[in-house]
Amino acid sequence: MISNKAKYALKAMTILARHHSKKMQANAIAEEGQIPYKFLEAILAELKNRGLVISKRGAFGGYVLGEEPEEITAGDILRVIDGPIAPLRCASVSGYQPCDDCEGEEICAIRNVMMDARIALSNVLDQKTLKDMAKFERGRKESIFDE
Amino acid sequence: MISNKAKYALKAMTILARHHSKKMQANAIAEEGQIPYKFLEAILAELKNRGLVISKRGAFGGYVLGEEPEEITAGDILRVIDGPIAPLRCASVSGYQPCDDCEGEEICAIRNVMMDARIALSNVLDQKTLKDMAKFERGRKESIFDE
DNA sequence: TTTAAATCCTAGTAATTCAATAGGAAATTG
DNA sequence: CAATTTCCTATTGAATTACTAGGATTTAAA
Ligand code: FES
Ligand code: FES
Repeated sequence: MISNKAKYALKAMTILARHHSKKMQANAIAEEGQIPYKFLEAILAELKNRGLVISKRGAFGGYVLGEEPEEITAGDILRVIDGPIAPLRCASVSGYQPCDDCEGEEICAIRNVMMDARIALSNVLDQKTLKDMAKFERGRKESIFDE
Repeated sequence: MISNKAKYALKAMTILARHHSKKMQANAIAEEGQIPYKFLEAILAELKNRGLVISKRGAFGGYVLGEEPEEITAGDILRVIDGPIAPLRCASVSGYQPCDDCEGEEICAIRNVMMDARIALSNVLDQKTLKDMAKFERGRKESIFDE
């Protein structure tokens, strides 16, 4: 289970991807994504610190993607907000940490399963780019503005 | 990320699977798996309620697997302890719940990604049985008792 | 029939994480 | 300067996590 925060982050990023060229304000993102404004601000701050978005302050400021939509994956975003995607730290690449209750992790059956799980999971999450996700939701864009 | 509790549950179940025929006491499981005794008791209670283990009370009591090791999967155990394995409830089969902040989930890009993630994940977790896991750790059994 | 050894049951607790909110400082544009 | 918008600090309430305590209940052996 990912956190609400991570879900909002994914949502915000796909919204930014849909509005690709244009800079958007937190305000507008919050409304379009049904995300609590202040919470979104905190999320955008984290994404900014990791370079996934670029911000401009002051009047007529806003946010733009930090990289091309085809270069940012769901995995990138999830790792920034929720940390490692592996089900266990001992099976993680980005957040590896040994299990102190398992001696001999090379031979640990649980770790073995979780390594497979991590691989399967990251094969999906590191393949799906914002471009893919923005495309998926196209055709819905109108219905948002219709009502 | 799965909880420590879930990890302990997986550990306890693989230990039971290794000792297949024989009944084991919580005591012995706790020691072999380096699991806090009282915590393990609570875990075994949950597993028992779902039929994954069978218990016998009183002196010389203990626990046995509730089904054959090839019939119990890592996914079964994880669902009992940590709930649904899908990254989002809206992408879950066992624990489905709609997202109230996304209208039109058929067309939601985030849900789409998480459905793929859930499928990839459950393909691994629902395939790995306790038999597989016990086999993986065989050959290590001796080294535990050697030192 | 007592007693020792187990599981079972109810509760509680300390620490952490989650999901936000509040309030104002700093920057930018017109 | 004034309005707008991001940025920063900090706090809060609720939930979850990771356990622990203590005793009731059951069973089998002495
Ligand atoms: S080494 Fe991490 S679960 Fe065993
Ligand atoms: S429907 Fe669940 S994330 Fe959009």
